[in-house]
Amino acid sequence: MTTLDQGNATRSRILAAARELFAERGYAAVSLADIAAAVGLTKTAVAYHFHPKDRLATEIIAPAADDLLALLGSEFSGHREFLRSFTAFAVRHRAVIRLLTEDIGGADSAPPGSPGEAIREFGRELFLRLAGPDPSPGTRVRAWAALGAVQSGVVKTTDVPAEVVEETLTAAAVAVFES
Amino acid sequence: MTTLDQGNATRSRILAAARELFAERGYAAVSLADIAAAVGLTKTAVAYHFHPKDRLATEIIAPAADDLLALLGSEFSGHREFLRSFTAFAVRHRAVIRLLTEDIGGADSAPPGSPGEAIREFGRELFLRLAGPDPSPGTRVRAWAALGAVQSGVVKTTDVPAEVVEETLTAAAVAVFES
DNA sequence: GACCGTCCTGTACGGCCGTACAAAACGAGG
DNA sequence: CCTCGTTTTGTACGGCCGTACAGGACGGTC
Repeated sequence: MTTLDQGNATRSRILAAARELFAERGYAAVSLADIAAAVGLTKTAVAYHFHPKDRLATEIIAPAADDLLALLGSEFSGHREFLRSFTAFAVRHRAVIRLLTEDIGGADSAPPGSPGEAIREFGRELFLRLAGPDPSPGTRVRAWAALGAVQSGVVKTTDVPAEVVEETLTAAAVAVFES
Repeated sequence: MTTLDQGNATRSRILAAARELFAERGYAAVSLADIAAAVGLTKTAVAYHFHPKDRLATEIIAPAADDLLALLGSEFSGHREFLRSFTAFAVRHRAVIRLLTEDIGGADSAPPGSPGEAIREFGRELFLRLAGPDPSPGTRVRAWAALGAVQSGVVKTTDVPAEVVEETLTAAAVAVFES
């Protein structure tokens, strides 16, 4: 194993540990020292690989973010198809869905260029896509409820097989929005 | 206005500002200085009234927590009645529901005696109450989805009249759990 | 064996947090 | 008037955060 491979290996270990910790506690609640302790390094070593800390979130989120952008860029024949795709997306990236939907964008002021800046509006865009323009109050409530149902269902059941979660949540989300 | 009344008045103003800021950004993301700035005081003045910071969360949450404990202590003839009561509770306390359901209990380690310590298990207890003992994977997913739907629907629509939210979300939650 | 880039450590710094404490306003009551 | 408790301020401290920087260990290259 070359030194370069070793570097990539620890990089992966750090990413895996960070992904897990972020999913548990949220982005801001996890320090570099926490991640370092989880992989048996010092926080300086973690900072060496991911500098600044934002880079960790960026790399962890990147695949899911691309997927979400593709989702938002697609056309759907109706809310059922949209919810089906969104649920599939949420299940596919359930390890990081929490970061995408609230954690990072949660704070009020994210520095420009940070991942939070790009992510901030994801939830809002999903809502607009689902609720449509000028939604009625009832539709607004149902849209947020549907999105929340998927997110909560996905985050809290990481030990349930993905197919079960996806199928169940798709039905649930549709049921909410059509209730 | 006596000095004591004045003290209580500023106390209330601090509580109101804190409630608002916590609902927006979450508990950990709001500092005493933020709250102080919102009410035109220094952080030391805020600390004088609420010492330690936990006391702020405790006082803000207390009414909702009592209500929730009553809910958890009640008997219900079925999941519909339970969800109806839970939704009513969530709407009634929608200004602080975010703190109750995730924010404070979200971190992994809360010091013993802190509000987080008491609140930590609220979400889990609600889940157990809804899903029942030994739930199937599908029931687990649906239970979490229903709770998430109510929470999300309540938090994101604070400008919608409470009756509309309550009625809509009750139907939505039931639809999720029966989907 | 000398050189070099990669990987990691140790130390240190500035910033923000919650908190402690002394002192200054300030109105109330003797 | 003068004291007293309440409220607010100013200042300072320790702790944890992310970060910067210098140096050491290690393997690959010539």
